[in-house]
Amino acid sequence: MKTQKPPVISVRKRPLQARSTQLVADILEAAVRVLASDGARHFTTARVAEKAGVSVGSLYQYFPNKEAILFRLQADEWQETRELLERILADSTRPQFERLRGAVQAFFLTEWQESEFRVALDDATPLYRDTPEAHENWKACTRCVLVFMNEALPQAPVEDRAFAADMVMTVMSAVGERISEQARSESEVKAMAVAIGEMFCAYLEGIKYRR
Amino acid sequence: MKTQKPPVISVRKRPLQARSTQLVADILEAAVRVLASDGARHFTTARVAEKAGVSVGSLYQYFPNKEAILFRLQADEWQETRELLERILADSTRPQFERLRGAVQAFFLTEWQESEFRVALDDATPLYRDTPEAHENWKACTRCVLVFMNEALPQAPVEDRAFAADMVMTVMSAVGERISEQARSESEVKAMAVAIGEMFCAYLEGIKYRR
Amino acid sequence: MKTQKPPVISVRKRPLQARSTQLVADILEAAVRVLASDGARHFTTARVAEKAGVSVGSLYQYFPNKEAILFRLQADEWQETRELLERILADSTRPQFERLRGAVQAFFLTEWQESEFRVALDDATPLYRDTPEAHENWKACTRCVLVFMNEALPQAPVEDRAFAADMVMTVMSAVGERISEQARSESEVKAMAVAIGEMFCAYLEGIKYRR
Amino acid sequence: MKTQKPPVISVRKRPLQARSTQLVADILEAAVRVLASDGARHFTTARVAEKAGVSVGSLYQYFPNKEAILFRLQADEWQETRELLERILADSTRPQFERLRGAVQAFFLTEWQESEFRVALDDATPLYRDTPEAHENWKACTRCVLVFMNEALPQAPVEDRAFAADMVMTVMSAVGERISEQARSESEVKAMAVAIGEMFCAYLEGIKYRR
DNA sequence: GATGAATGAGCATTCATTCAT
DNA sequence: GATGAATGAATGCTCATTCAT
Repeated sequence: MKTQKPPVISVRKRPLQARSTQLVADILEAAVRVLASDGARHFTTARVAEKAGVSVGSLYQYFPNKEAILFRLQADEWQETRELLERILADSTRPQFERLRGAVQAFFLTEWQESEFRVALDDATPLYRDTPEAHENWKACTRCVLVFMNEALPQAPVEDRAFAADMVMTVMSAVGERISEQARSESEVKAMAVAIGEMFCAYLEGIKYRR
Repeated sequence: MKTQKPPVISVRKRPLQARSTQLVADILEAAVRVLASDGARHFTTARVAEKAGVSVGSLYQYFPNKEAILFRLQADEWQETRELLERILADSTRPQFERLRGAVQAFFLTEWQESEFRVALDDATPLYRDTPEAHENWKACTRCVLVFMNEALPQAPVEDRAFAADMVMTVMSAVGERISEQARSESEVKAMAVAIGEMFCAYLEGIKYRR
Repeated sequence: MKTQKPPVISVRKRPLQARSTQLVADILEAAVRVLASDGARHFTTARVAEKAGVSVGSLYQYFPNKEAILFRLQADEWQETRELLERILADSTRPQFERLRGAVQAFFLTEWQESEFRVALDDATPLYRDTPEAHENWKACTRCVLVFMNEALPQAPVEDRAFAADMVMTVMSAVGERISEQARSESEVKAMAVAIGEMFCAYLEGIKYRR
Repeated sequence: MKTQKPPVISVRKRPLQARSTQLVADILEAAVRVLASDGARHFTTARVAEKAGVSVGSLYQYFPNKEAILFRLQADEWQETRELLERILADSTRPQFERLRGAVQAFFLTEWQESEFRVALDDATPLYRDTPEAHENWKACTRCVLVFMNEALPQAPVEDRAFAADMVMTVMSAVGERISEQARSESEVKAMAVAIGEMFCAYLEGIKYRR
């Protein structure tokens, strides 16, 4: 909202793929901009509509309420996160643990790049927390990690793998969020990613042969 | 993402040490109650004043604005966290790594016990983030951990120790926050604490003799 | 003030006589349903159009504005009331006063049966009151009653007959409306009808031979 | 709202007796004016506040919501009606039936005098209908009439007296409301009152000795 | 110092109506 | 003719903060 460091973010070019209408795309785009520039506190439907060059009425034609916009934004984030995790964790051309380290790195980096927006979105969490869809999104990501665990720790008990997936997701997303809140330098973020990647690997190594 | 709810937040008996006046103490006490029971969204000066048995006017005599109350609450939390870390990490009667594991456990447990209040306080973050005092508090905690690192990793390069302290604080507080948001069961929280404690130790072991 | 609720409003099968187009009929039908189920407050052109399976645009092709729909509904009510009164009051096979009593009974009963819809329509009165057509409809009903008075009180002064007709219509419709608002039981409504019928007859008896 | 005839009403000097604060009085006063001049449709808290020379905030300090203002106005009306009925119906210096006739006359007259305001208030009924207090008010008035019935029809069965009281109140208030809706002349209103008074008396005469 | 009444900008949401396609 | 997307004024209500008493 103030201070905070803002390196890459800009207009968040995010694909906005085949959105049914340009209007929805415009609204989401505007929402991102409002969030990043005005902060969660001043994220109002009026501002979004105005920045989108749309009337409030139109906005409400596509989103049942303010929260829905935020949730959609968040859902898109999770979607991207899931894709990122999938892409990296399932890449069988790389050694398993390297993939995990890479995933953490990549995740932290995107968090850091979009920090302004991410922070604002996190600030808005109270507005959409605990929706069933939110749980779904979280679980989808966790499932991704679980698939990786199944491959990486084939001999570990199934509960251990589930726990590891949950723990990795929790730590990664919590720290990622924290990192976008603090105005850190890129190298700091990288170092943090490396450290956390190492910790994950050490942890997995430890349970690899547990039974 | 969720499992159970912690047992009630018990009005947070916190000592409220030698506050300059009883009035301030009452206000903070009331603020905690309002936050825990009504949530960040309904945290209004009027409610706090009423619950404290004070007039709004008086409230504004001691706090320049609403944010100030929240910040003070947050500062108290950091203060307690610092004390907790100090108490545990400096306890020379226990092996070093066990202390670290214990600190994580203890920290997560208090987060979990007070989750209602902590979540609400976190939700209010946008209202007081980035004050210089907040930075101060964070640094004080980190210093604590750094003292521990100096003792535990006497041979490691000074930057490694600093980084380790920062990383531990970041991960611990970020995950602690996340845990209170997710309404997990006590045993889940414990398991998470154990895992993270182990990861920290593994990490420190890894840099212990680095030069 | 209340007792029971009438049994459901049965979608008001009303003939919808030779309406110029089926479309208008559909709209009115839908309007009745919306009014009965959603109440005057939620009676919106959008809902009516949707329930009618028509676009808003089409709706506006046939009705200049929302009030027009309501007025048309109201006009239909008056039309039915007029028919009912005519049918009963002009039925020369029954004794005159019995006809009057019967008319009150029948009128109250239909009010009561359709109370959900009638109440909503009354609630919407502010939206269409005082149109000249409304006056016309009222007068048509009163004329009906006047015809009856002319037959029943042939010797009474013409002004007395006019006044009696006006009074009977006023009391009957006012009390009928009130009854549908109060959600009374069928037997209460019947008793009220009997009493009011008796009062009318007593009154007419009193002016029968006045000059 | 438009048309309608506006004879006496004006600013409704209504006592506004020992209202705890002038502010509440001002708001109610303004509410009456807004209602009479703008109609129920345009009765908004903003307008009332403005006309009262008060901020919306203050208005909401004294009334929890818009409906509460209307309800208060209505309650005052009922209160006055009750007083009027009590005053007249319990006046043992006059013959019983004359009292009843007088009550109807007086009631209709006040309705007629305040018709602009009464109509608007009735239009607002949907906003406060069916509150328990509203029932209370109705019952208080009915009790008044019942007391009269007990005195006037000591030999009639108790249920007959109860029914008579209910019927009289229903008819009187329903017709009174209708009368204020229609823009009638004073003499018409008077004639209507006379006729209805006569009908009531005839009815009571009829059940006086029933058993 | 203490009080709490007063302020009024700010916000989410609805809905009658229009008009380009 | 039919459609339904777009409009934007209007509304009820909240709440941080001030200031006269």
